[in-house]
Amino acid sequence: MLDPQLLRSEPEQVKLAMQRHGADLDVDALNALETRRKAIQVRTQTLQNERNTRSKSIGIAKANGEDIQPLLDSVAQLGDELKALEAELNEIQASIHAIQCALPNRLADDVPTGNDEAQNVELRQWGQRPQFDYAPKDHVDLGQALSGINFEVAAKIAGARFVTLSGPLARLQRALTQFMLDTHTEKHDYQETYVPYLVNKDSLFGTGQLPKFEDDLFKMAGDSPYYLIPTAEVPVTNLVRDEILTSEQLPLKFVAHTPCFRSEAGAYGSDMRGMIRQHQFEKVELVQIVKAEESEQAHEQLTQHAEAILQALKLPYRLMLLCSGDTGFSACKTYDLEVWLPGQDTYREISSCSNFNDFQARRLKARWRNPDTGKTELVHTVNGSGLAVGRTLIAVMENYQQADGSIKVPDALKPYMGNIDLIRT
RNA sequence: GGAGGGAUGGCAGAGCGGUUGAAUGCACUAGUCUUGAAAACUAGCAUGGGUUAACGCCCAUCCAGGGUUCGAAUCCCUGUCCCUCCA
Repeated sequence: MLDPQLLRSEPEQVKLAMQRHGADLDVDALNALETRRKAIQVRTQTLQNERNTRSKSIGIAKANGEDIQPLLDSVAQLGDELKALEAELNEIQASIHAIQCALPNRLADDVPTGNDEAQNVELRQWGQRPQFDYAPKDHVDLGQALSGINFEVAAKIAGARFVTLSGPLARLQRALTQFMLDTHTEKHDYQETYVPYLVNKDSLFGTGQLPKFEDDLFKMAGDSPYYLIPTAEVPVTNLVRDEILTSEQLPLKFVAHTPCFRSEAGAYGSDMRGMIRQHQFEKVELVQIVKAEESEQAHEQLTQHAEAILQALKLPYRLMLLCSGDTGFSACKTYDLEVWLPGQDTYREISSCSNFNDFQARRLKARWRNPDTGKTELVHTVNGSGLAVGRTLIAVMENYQQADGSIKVPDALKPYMGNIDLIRT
């Protein structure tokens, strides 16, 4: 959510910022609502004040044993007008709130303008792409030959966009998860965190998935609406919802491994082959809660923490700065890490690292107290995948494949794989 | 499955219809004292919003949402969460 003060004082400027992020702001409609809000709020509060004052004097009169009937009569008709005004004020504020909630974050100045991923900017490449003297296989062919990946049985059990893993490939996914968690906790100073995989509406509102993106989520049936988390970002960032942190607590750095569940509505037909786009996948997520002036640096640092995993696994990748049209709703700036997939002969996203500045914090009411001023300030939130485990599994399989269909185990993973060198039939 | 108890400021914990945004203690901040520190003493210390050039004034908030009342932390209803006892 944007700063309401800014929305009031500089609506035209906000409108321009919104256009850059693919949204429109009806300034006239907002101003009209604001004018009404102001008038009604002032009137309502005046009446409330009157009621409070008179009620107080009734109390005093009663305590003194005076006749309170004349006083009671004088307040009689106040209630009805007040009730009507309060109802109207609620309605207007709800309308304004709805507009505010639908507006995306303002983009950072250095985010390039563009429509879609084609305009994303490559900042750097890392690593040597493996050379093959045969046409490299993709993870589907490799995995099926090793009897370790099965989409058919997953479709029987659940449906499309699910997978089962078995044997050494299932272990490889676990090894990757452990390796990532160990690296981030031991080398990058993140606190390992376990969180619920089902969350309530408030949490999803806080991080920005609701109300706008409900279609992307799996919702539970029943009276209390639980949703499956689309990313650990939701439960982990919500650890600080409604909290006032101390200066010493910051920065908070959390790492969590969770499954992620996405409906992939609107993705019909794309990436139907393989494990690229699944309803359920594993992810290790990094979240930092920082002071405002530290978020840019934290964003760079967190991205490097994600890169460190790719580098340790010797997986070639490139770093992309997302353009305005491809940057998510809540983010002010996003880096994508794209890993090289020989089987697809292309780079694919394996991590998305975003700075949200105070956008999520305002929704979350996540603040810290500045001891210099005694005042509360909104925190900034930064997060990123470190990494998407399922896609890392794919990348390892395709980059480490051998001509005979076996897969070499990256050195960094050997301790987690019982020190075997090779996955073979 | 059954029967109770509870949710109050950063924390603990009073209040159970009326000058209560809320006693008290702890924590925190400043001052006095001290060579310095500690202790002791004194003072300050919730959040969000409206309005104002500013000082300030006002409104809302005692789990959430409804209701009763001139007036609700306090009474009633619904929900959520926690705890204890029995099975």
